[in-house]
Amino acid sequence: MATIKDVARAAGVGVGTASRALSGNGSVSEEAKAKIEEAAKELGFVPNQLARNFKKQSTACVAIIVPTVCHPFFSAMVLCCEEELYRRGYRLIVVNSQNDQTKETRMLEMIRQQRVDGIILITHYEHGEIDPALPIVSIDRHVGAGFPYVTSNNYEMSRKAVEELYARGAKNVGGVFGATAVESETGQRFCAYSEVVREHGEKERLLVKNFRHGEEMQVLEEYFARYPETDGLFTGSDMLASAAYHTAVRRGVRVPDRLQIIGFDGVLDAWEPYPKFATVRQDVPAMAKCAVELLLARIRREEVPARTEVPAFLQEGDTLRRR
Amino acid sequence: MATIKDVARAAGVGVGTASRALSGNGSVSEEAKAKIEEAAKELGFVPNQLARNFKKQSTACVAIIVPTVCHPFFSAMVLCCEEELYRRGYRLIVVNSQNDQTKETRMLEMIRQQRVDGIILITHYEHGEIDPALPIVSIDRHVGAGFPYVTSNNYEMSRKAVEELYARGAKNVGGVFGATAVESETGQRFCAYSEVVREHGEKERLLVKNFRHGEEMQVLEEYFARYPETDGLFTGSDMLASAAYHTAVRRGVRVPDRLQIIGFDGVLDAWEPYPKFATVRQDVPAMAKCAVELLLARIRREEVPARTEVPAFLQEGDTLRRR
DNA sequence: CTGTTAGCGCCTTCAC
DNA sequence: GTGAAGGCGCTAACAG
Repeated sequence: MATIKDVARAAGVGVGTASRALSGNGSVSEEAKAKIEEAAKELGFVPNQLARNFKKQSTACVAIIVPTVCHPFFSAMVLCCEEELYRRGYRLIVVNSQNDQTKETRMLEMIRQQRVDGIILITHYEHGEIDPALPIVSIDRHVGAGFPYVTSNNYEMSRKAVEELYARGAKNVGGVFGATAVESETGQRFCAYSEVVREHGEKERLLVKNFRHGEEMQVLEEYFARYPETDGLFTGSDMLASAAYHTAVRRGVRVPDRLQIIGFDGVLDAWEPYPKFATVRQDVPAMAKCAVELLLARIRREEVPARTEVPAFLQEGDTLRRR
Repeated sequence: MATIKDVARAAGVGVGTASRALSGNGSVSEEAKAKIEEAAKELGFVPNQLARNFKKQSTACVAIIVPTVCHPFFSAMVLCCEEELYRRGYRLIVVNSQNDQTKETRMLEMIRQQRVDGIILITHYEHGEIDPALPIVSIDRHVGAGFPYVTSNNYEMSRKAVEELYARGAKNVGGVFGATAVESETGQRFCAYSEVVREHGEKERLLVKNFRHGEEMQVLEEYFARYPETDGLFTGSDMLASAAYHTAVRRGVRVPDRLQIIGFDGVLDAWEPYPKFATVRQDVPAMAKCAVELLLARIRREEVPARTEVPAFLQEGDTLRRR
């Protein structure tokens, strides 16, 4: 494997000149540059990135920690983050933490070991004190004071979703949501639900449960066992909405005639969009872009806003009746 | 940031001893070891992984290239590969190639730049000559001579699936499959379909189409427009099976009464398993384990078998009639 | 078992 | 604009 020394020797110049020519830092005469590039091509020279990383003390790698990449929302986020990072010369390391809680903590070590330049964190777990100087941004979660995060206008859109159910004639409106151990903006979703129900003077039908991805059907069986009269349901995710739909079908409840559903996330389109779910659609590409930009700014040690809100919007679908 | 020199000085030993004690290579007296560990803790010493990578010329990172991580099969594969690699001290870099064909080629460069130690390739694209010495393994695809790959017993199980449809009373059996530009073991699926149909002396109803993930519904609309009489359908993926189910429902065709479906992959369980699809279930965790082991063996420059087959099995579900 | 030393490949001064 | 030299932090080879 040819090194820059070999190139320099072959081109009859010093290593410094070769380095400047090849990396583009500093100026080199056209003549020398041509000779060097010629020699480099000749020798099949490929700059050793490991040496560069070492020298620069940077890997141009960022890690994203998700509960599991096998999930519509998380996989969409991973896809978008990867594309945003790739565009900026960074690579993305994926870490699935759902099956191994110790992993998250061990991955935080990765920053200190310089194996990644920063971390995008989408976690369920509680962490002890994390050094707020570390380049970490999170999505929807409050990891701790000093860590910037990106989120949607959860509260506002959740209110709108519940109001929409009432406006379309639902009387017995319920809500099903996931709970997280860590303080999360997603909690706004059921807060908004409760408030709107109270404002309407109606009975609250609420299930907030800490479940693992994949257990959505059980959660909805539990919900419907408790509140079978539900004719309007707002769920904290599309997976829950889908589970609600299938549970309803199984129970012989017609959607949307006898049950209307609005989900959250709006990421199922890429999968099998049937039925087309009404949902609060988050702008995953925009959220990913924000998260990446914030993180790279943090890596450059710039100040960034603590909270960035990306607007979501209500997307109609076949699980709502005509107005 | 403390270096190993600082630790050595603080512990009153030489750097070599400190290095051996901290990395565990070579033997050190208990006494010295204790002092060194003490000093390291005291100084908050964290070994600089970048320096290690540089020295060892290895990153302990592997890349996986998939069309998109937003897909049940690929995300399952990414999850399993990540877990297998993590267990062995490796990290996984994810690259989505569907939206940028040049990416794959540029990622192959990553190996030469030493930014990753090896690559797991699940591609649709054709590549020129790739140096067969590079540590690359692929899944289902023939990247080129000399590259080992992992696959299921596609042919055998596809035959079984089609036979099953006939055995359960289907008369007009069709098949819908994705096509890839590159030679792929998945092609066995429709070869098997054709053969079994021919052996039964029946008419072939076959659609093999090169589509992007997300376009499954259109593909099935096209299929049913052409072969509306179908009462048994074997599809090359669960996404296609799901699209078939929904297309049938939309057309008022009852499943499984008037149409039976068997899919392929068996990865929807983690998503929303409704209806429970009959499918040829691939053993994704085992395939991932094989791929990782093969790749790490290649990285160690060991000889590995060119082809590794992991058995799949037929999983019954609600899209088949009782026997 | 231990301390010293010589690089790994690149970049960045620093004189020229 | 250029070449020589030093050093990033660590490991491995060597001599003690």
